[in-house]
Amino acid sequence: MEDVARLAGVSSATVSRTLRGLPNVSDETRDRVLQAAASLSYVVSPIASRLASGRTHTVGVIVPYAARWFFGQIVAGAESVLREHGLDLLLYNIGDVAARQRFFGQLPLRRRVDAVLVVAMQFTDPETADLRSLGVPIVAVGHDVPGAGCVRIDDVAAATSAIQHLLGLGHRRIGMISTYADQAMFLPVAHERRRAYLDTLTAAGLPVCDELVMSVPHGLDGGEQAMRRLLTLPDPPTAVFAESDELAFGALSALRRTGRHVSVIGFDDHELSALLDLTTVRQRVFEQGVLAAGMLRRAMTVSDWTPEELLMPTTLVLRASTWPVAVRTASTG
Amino acid sequence: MEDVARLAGVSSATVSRTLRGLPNVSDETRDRVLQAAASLSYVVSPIASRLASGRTHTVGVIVPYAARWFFGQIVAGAESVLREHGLDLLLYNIGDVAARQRFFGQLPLRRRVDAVLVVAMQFTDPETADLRSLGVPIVAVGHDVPGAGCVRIDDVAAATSAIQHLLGLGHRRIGMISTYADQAMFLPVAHERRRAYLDTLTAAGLPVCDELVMSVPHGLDGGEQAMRRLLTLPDPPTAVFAESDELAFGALSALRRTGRHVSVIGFDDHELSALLDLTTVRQRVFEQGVLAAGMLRRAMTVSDWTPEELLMPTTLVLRASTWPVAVRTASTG
DNA sequence: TTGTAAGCGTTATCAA
DNA sequence: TTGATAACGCTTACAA
Repeated sequence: MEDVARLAGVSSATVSRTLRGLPNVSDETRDRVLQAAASLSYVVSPIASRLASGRTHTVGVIVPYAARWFFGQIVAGAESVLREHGLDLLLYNIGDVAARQRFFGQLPLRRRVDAVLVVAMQFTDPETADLRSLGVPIVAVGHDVPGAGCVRIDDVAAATSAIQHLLGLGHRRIGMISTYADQAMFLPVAHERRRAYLDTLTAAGLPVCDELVMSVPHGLDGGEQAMRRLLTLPDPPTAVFAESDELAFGALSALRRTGRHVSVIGFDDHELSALLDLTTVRQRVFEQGVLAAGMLRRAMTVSDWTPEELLMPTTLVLRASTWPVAVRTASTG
Repeated sequence: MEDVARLAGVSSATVSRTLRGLPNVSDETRDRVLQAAASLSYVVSPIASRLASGRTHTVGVIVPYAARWFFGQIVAGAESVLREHGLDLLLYNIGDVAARQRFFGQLPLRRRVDAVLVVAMQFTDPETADLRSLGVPIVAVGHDVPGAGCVRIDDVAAATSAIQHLLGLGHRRIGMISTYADQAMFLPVAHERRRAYLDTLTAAGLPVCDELVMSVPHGLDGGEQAMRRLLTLPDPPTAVFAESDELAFGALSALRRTGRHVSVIGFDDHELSALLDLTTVRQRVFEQGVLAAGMLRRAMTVSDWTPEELLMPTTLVLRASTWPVAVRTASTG
């Protein structure tokens, strides 16, 4: 920067002002500086600039399972807008217990980010306090975090619509495939969707049968396992609600391999759901990442930002994996 | 840091030495410092430390399509090992032309990373020169970049084995679904696999028919489109090799919806391929991310590092989407 | 083993 | 509009 200043015949302060586009620089000086910088192919050191200004221009993004479709979409969506505004995105993948403990043990985000994005994770009170102690705005995707902004869908309403779809088709014995609620890594979304399942059945005057609710690890294998177990029941369900499309895929797989027929509805509208003809509840995931990043930007620039709440719509997408209860019952019974 | 030094009754230099685990600190002093730091819940400012030391402790990762399964796996794999060693990962998603131009126009990586990871992208000579000008080690995943380290599979051999599998089943009219070779964003992998397809057919004494090679955008829709077009040919193929499993999924979808029967083999062994019974060539993607990150670490620590080359094995995974040519020909013809 | 002090490359305050 | 100059919070010779 000294060199540029010398070449342009100004002080380094003026170079700094010019390069940051501050208003109080004369046009003539500006040109000279820009030319000098270009001819030396000079770029400011982001690190020095961060140290001096105290702003990191970085957002920390915390996800439980970076390799899963849902989180990939969120991160890609957020990255696109952050990058556009010259902000860095620092990814923390803390799904397994060890990583999570390390994360909260040393809190590597300290003095390192201007804002935090939390994706579909529920924290204990001490963990939340740790996060708060960073002193930067927080935005959550997929669920509420006290004191944080939030971009999400109405999980209860969405899951309810799924169950009501099944009820509308005449199903009375409805199972659910849910993820295992490891207490150290409790995904809030799982809780909400299961609650909607239970409440909606109860509201419809149906009994809640514990044996119809499967708790399995997330993913295809989990879904397959769950459906296989459901099929061994003396009185198996005629329809099943899966917490996510990936679980539903596994369920479909089990059905195909056993030749049985059970209606299945998923949740997300994964890119492969159309291919598998899976009825599901669609949410726009990439877009939630985009919106969350926008909110973060506001939080970082507006001085008196207060947490915003954005509710995204969901849609029931009807495909061939669900049908009226009578149909298959008649043909297979 | 001053505060910690005062509290521990030492100089800030000693605090620095202690906190970085340098050897030349007496045990007693070390304890005092650590205790002081803990009681003040002090952590070093990574930014200041980077400025002073000149090392960024950051790796830039450049991918074309962050939201795709393959790249998600690579990034997750790399993240896991980088994080473990306290290195930051800065993601650059430059798949669309605008993002790519912006990236090479301003080269935001300058003065910002200690190493670069490039995933399955081919660059023009000027672009390669830009990357080199960063003056940091480069590692590529999925293909060679001159002067860079490399973790990849043997695409030609793997694709050849796929074609040979089809030939072994008696297929003589074999199509290929390949991605559109946009010259601004040429994926090297596409080229290699197409070449293997052509060479293997030729070596088997078969004619190469241009109408059997489809170039489509990547993804389900592309695959579906391609297969539909192949099916409209006067003499359609009896088997098809898809450049990736996602393209193959689309092809399977087209077949299912049209009720036609064509053997399909994919490439990658995507997590959903088993579900769809897709015969494919398996490669371990997450692991390649892990290995590449390890190579990067070596490149950053060893002073006289020279580019390494790691070749990962692939496996032909036989499932139900491919069958001897006679079977369906007889039943449908 | 420990302390002193000079950087690292910016930004920001204050005068001019 | 511009220029000195003091932070920013560390690391690292060099000296002790």
